[in-house]
Amino acid sequence: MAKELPKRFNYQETEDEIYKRWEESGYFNPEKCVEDGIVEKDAETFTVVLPPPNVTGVLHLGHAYEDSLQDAIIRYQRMLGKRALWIPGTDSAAIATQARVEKKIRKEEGKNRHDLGREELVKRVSEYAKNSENTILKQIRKMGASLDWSRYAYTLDDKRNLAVATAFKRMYDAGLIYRGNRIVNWDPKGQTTISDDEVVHEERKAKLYTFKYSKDFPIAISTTRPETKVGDTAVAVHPDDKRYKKYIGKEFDVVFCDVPLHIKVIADESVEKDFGTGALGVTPAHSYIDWEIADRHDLPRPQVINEYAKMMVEGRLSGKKVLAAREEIVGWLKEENLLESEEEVEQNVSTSERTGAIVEPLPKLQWWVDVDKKFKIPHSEIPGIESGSETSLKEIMRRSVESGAVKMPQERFRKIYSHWIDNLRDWCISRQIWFGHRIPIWYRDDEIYCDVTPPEGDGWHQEEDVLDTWFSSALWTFSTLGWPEETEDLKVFHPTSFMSPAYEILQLWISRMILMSGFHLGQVPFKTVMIHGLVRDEKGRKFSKSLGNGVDPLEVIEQYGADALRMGLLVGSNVGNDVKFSMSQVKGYRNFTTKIWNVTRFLLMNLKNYEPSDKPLHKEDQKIVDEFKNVVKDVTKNMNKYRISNAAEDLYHYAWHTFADEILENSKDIMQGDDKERKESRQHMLVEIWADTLKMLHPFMPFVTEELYGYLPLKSSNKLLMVESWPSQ
RNA sequence: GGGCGAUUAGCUCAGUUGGCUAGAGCGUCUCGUUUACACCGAGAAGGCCGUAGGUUCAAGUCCUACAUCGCCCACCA
Repeated sequence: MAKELPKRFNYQETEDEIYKRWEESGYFNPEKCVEDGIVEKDAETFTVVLPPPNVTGVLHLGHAYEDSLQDAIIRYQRMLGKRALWIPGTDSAAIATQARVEKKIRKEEGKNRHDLGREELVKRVSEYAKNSENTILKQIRKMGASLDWSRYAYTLDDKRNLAVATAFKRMYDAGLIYRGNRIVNWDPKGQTTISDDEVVHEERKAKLYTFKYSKDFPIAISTTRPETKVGDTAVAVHPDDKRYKKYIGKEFDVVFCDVPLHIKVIADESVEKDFGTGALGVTPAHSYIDWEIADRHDLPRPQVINEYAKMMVEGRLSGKKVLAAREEIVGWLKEENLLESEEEVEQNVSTSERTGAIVEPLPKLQWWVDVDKKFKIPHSEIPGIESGSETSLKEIMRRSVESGAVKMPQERFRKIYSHWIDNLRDWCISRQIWFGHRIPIWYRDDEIYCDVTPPEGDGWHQEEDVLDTWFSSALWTFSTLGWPEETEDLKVFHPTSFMSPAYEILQLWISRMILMSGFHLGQVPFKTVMIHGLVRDEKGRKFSKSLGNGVDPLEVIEQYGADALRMGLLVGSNVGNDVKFSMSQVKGYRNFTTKIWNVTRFLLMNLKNYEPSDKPLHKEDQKIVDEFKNVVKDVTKNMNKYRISNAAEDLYHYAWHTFADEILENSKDIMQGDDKERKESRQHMLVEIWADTLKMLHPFMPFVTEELYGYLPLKSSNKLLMVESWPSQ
């Protein structure tokens, strides 16, 4: 018996209530689905982990897009009858979160982190994180995301802490984590090391100065950073360079701007004869390349710039900031008549992604992950890497993708990935902040101890540094499933099925998940990676505060409903390309929401005396069903290939312009006619097709379809649409 | 410096292994208040598929150059 539908879908009032219904059903958890007989006990699994948003974050369109995309896929897979699991979680985002709280404390209390001390600061940051955690979680629910909240994980909760410490220890024991004094990217503003991937290059104009250290030094060198030259210990030339051959091996004592230097002339293949004077002043402590040259020639490596980007030398440069020192030196060079030329050049300056500060290369004692070191892998499911064979982390990263164990259907991202692997260097994992996973290393005199728990006995002190936030993120596919315990979840749901990150974090995150999963489990972390693009505004610009073009997804939901927002984000561009977001599109899909609402309303009005039956259809109706099966086929095919946009568009077109505009219109006569049998067949056909259409629309527009589905007079069940079966082809 | 992508209707984009008389949504225009829907319906206009070559029976689709825009990687000091 058909119920009367309200005139319009009131999404503001209904969406939250529908979400609650889903959540209370327990069907976001595949185990509950099995328990209730909705899914077979040994059905195939389909697992996705949510890229964890920062706890302190607020939902933005990027999240909204990611949530829509993954939810569409997970809902589809659930309807296919798989044990579909989507795991929610949040990330502590060490540097970002601490920086935010420090700023707040500075502003409100005028204190810095040292005034508070480690314990107090960590407490305050944790509290702050805890408070804002709920905001983002509520907002994710607003999108309709069908996440299994019973498995919620946070990078700093107990289980994840254990996972991180265990991962560190096992890699340390395997010799893949080491402590080493090397050049790092130092952020003088954030007072911490940052990884290569957190450095952004900015093109700026700079001056290239060419000069000699002193009057009696025979060779001129060029540099854009004269202030580092007080740290020079050598001048390198190409071994074949005729101009300088006679000086190779000679050593000179000079006084450069009050600083005595001992310079050795060396020959090194890495020097370009044609650049500048063909001679390179070697500053081992403040240049990555020079550090490597120093390795080859066993040069001393005096540090002349400190953590605050100030000079560490005596004399007129003493205590000066880098830029001031540069001016001072240039002035001195001019006075002494040593400056041969000054040239404007375009130069890439390394800056910190987080703080914007100019990165200072400094030698520091840091913790590293060795990506090249060979180790014996006890168990491996990665094609091309045998259990018990010798391999390296880099090899794991390469083989996982090249073998197709991790599928990256988008060729261009595969290229970017392998190119990146080729150039990969050791990964610096220590950070000089306080909020995060503290490195599980303890020191006592000359002893070093590594374990998940502190050592027995007195006199030990723990390493001060915390781990790069990506270290814990890299464990995410299996730490969320209970690793290092050998849980049932881990056996059943890992490797995960699908991951859809933004292309921005391909290197930062995807490759490192592959690394960690490969090392600790001998598995790939996921079987398919679909990289997605960025959400941009109508003009193709990034959303940013300074442009004032921000769009708050929650306001869009308030105005047009979550279903319309999801469609607006998913339709119109293929996964992998940037999404241009436009309100008029969202508005269009809100109209579509109303359309399918009214289609259902009209149907119900014409089903007054309808009873579901098994009678064969009139042949004209059967023909319409057959045509519909083609749509099912197309949509299913597109879904399977992750062509979400095409699938949604096909459905949009069918529902509106075929079903509503043609089929329904043409049914009016039959409905009002006297041929009872004809009418029954028509009603039957309409209900069946419309039910299936709602099913297929459900992954895209879960709220309105769920609501409408409950009104349809169907023969079989009245369970939630969310767990109905995908239409058969 | 190296690599990658984009370029199709006014706008945003589809076009899957070459078969296209090139599509959709939005926008525009004309007509229509038929009891599902004006958050609607019927219809229309609008494209040398960036440029130039090439391969092919056939090219928006493959190849080669070029142009414009965009992205990524890279410490030529």
